Order: sequence, then C-alpha cells, then structure tokens
Amino acid sequence: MRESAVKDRILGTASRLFYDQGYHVTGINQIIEEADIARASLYNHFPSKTDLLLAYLDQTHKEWFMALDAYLFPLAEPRDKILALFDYRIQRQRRLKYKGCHFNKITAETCEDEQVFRRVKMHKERFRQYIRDLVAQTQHHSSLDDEMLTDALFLLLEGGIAVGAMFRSSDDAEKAKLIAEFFL
Amino acid sequence: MRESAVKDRILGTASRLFYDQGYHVTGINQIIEEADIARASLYNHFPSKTDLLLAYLDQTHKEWFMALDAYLFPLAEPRDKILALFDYRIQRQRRLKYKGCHFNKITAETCEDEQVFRRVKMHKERFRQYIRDLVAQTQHHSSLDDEMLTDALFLLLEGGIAVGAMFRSSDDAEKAKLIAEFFL
DNA sequence: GGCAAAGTAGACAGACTTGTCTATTTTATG
DNA sequence: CATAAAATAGACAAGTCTGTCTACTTTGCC
Repeated sequence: MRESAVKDRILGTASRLFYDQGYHVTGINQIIEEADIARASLYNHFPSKTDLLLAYLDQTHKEWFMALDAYLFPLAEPRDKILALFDYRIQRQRRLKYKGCHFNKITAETCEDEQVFRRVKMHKERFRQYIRDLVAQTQHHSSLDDEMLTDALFLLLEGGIAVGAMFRSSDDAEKAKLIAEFFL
Repeated sequence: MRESAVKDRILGTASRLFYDQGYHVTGINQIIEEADIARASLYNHFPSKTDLLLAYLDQTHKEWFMALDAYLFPLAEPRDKILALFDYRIQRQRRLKYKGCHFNKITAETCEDEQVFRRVKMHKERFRQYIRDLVAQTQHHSSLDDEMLTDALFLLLEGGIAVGAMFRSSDDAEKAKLIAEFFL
C-alpha cells in the first residue's frame, strides 16, 4: 500500500509553512489545523518536529533535482543547459514569491543541528557537481579554467537567489545570468 | 549624558544572540539573564522585542560600514579596495564562525515585517552603491561595463558569504575573490 | 462479517513566551 | 544632602509551545 494520504498532507503542509513563515514560528498546532488532520496522526508519522524538518529537507532536495532534470531535459547543448539553470531558479523563485533558497533559509534558522547541516551541505555540493558536469561538456571561451568557471556560475546563482530574497525580486538573478553569458 | 551602559549591554547581548542563535529562538528571558539586567530595564529602553530587533539592525548596519571604511582606509588604489572588500568579509565571517550575513539571516527568519525588510534593502543597496563607486574609480580591463561589473562583484560577494554559511567555511568567498581578480 | 490498522477529537502536563506591574534600591546630579 | 531618574527583583497574566495519553470512530483487507 502506498504512503498514506494523511502523511503526504502533513508533510506538504509543514513544508509550505516551514518555507513561507519559517521553521521556528510554525507550530505543530498550525500544521495540524491547516493540514486538517489529528494531532496523534502527526506524531504517529513523525515522532517529533525535528523529524518533520528532516523529512521536509529530504523531500525538497529530491523534488528540486527531479524538477531540474525535467527542466533541462529538452535542451541539447550543455551551454543552453547551463543558462537554463538560471531560468529554472528564477521561475521557481517567482512561483515561491522570492523567499529564497530553502536550504539557505533553514541554515539561517537552525545553526547547530548536525543532521540539518549535513543535508544542506549535501544539497549544495550536489548542485555544484551538477554545474561542474555541465561545464566539463562545454567548450567555453573563458579565461577561467573549468573549476573556477564552475565556482563562478555557482556563486552567481547562489548570490542572485540570496539577494533576490532580500529584495523580493528576480532582478539580480537575471543579472547573474547576463554575467554568466559572458563566460560561456 | 551618554547612553546608559545598561542599554548598551542589552543591545549588545541581544545582537549577539539574535545573530548566533536566531531571532525567534532568542527569548527576552535569555537576553535579561545574559545581559544581567532587570526585566523592566529592558522594556524601559525597548518597548517591545521588535524594537530591539530594529535597533539591532540599525546598529549592525552602522557598525558594518564604519568597520569597512576603517578597513579600506589605508589602501590607496581603488582596485585594492575592491579586493579588500572580499578580505573584509572573509575576516568578519571567520570571526563570526561563518554564520553568514546578518541581513540575509534576518530575511530568512522574518518574512513579513516591512520595517525589517526596508532596513535589509537599504543596507544591501548601500553596499552595492559602495562597490559601484569603487568600480567607477577603477580602469579595469573587463569586457563588462561598469554596471555589470558592479553586479558581478556584488553577487560574487553575497554568494560567497551565503554559501560559506551553508558550509561553515570561507573557501567559497576566497574563490569569489580569485574570480573577481580576473575582472579587474 | 470480523478484526486490525489508521485516523480523530480533545484533554492534559510542563515548560516556555511576551509584556505589565508593584515595590524597593541604587545612582546621578543640582 | 536632597530629589529625581534609573535600575532592580520578582510576581503575574494570558497565551503559546511540544509531546503524551485516552477513548472513540473510520477504514481497508482477508
């Protein structure tokens, strides 16, 4: 039997609230209410609020890369794929009302939890590797070597999204894309 | 008469805790305890926790630019000043244990407060302007125009610090500096 | 139909939260 | 020295938080 619909609704609601409002200001009571499920159901599926947080991070990580793969799939040229990385994140931010990167947000909120920290690092390192693989397939006319180009693209992307959150805008991510085009 | 030492101790303790642990997990009780002052003293100087937050942001903004000015003051060449921007932030992050930008952190925590939002935007826009002024004084051999170079530097800096917070490291900010040197 | 699993409703404990208030003591200054 | 301002200790209200528990109802499956 598939995962219960109740569990999905709990995690979905919690994820939305954790991202939109923040983890610490989101209470179990609010999750219960908005997901319209019983208190015991939540604690049956997730023994603690921390477990819910970790499930949120795992789920977000998984969904994030699946959506990215789907977004880049139609494109043939590695260079186009790299530029589409910017579009992917810009569109996503537009949909999410410019609240920034999920993993950046949770890092800013929960400083000490090692399990959270590990997931954040894993997600970002994997994204950097994703870029590295695309760069390796591209013949760019940049004076930077592949590794530095990878870092430049990664930092422009992360910077663009982070600044975008502070300005509630995609302007900086768009600028980041324009700058990236100069390298490629 | 100068501002009371008690007020300074309240704001100093609150600032440290807001940054280190996060705003929402820091309670008034903890601030009182660690600052070693009376409850009524806190509410006498700061009518609410939100006022304390705004004072924290104002104070941080002010101190941030003063320390930056002091850091760049000995340098003559605009190009050196630009590169020193990276060093300034790297050293600061090392001292702060790589918890990232104060304004990025508070943005991630408090989404809706317009007064917070305004201060964050103001701080970042002023920093961008700071870079823009330095770029205008530099004769760089970049194919990017002044405005794009400004954005590139700004985004590399912000990206480097944000990523550094997620990895608890200054590696990415160091890389950002190396990339920036190619432009200049 | 029967039976176990899953879900529900809601009370409850114990601790924490922000902010107010009173009463007292310390400090600074004319 | 006197007087006003500032700081203190601590009780208190009213609400929130997470997590546990009991009792009941619905659901799915053999």
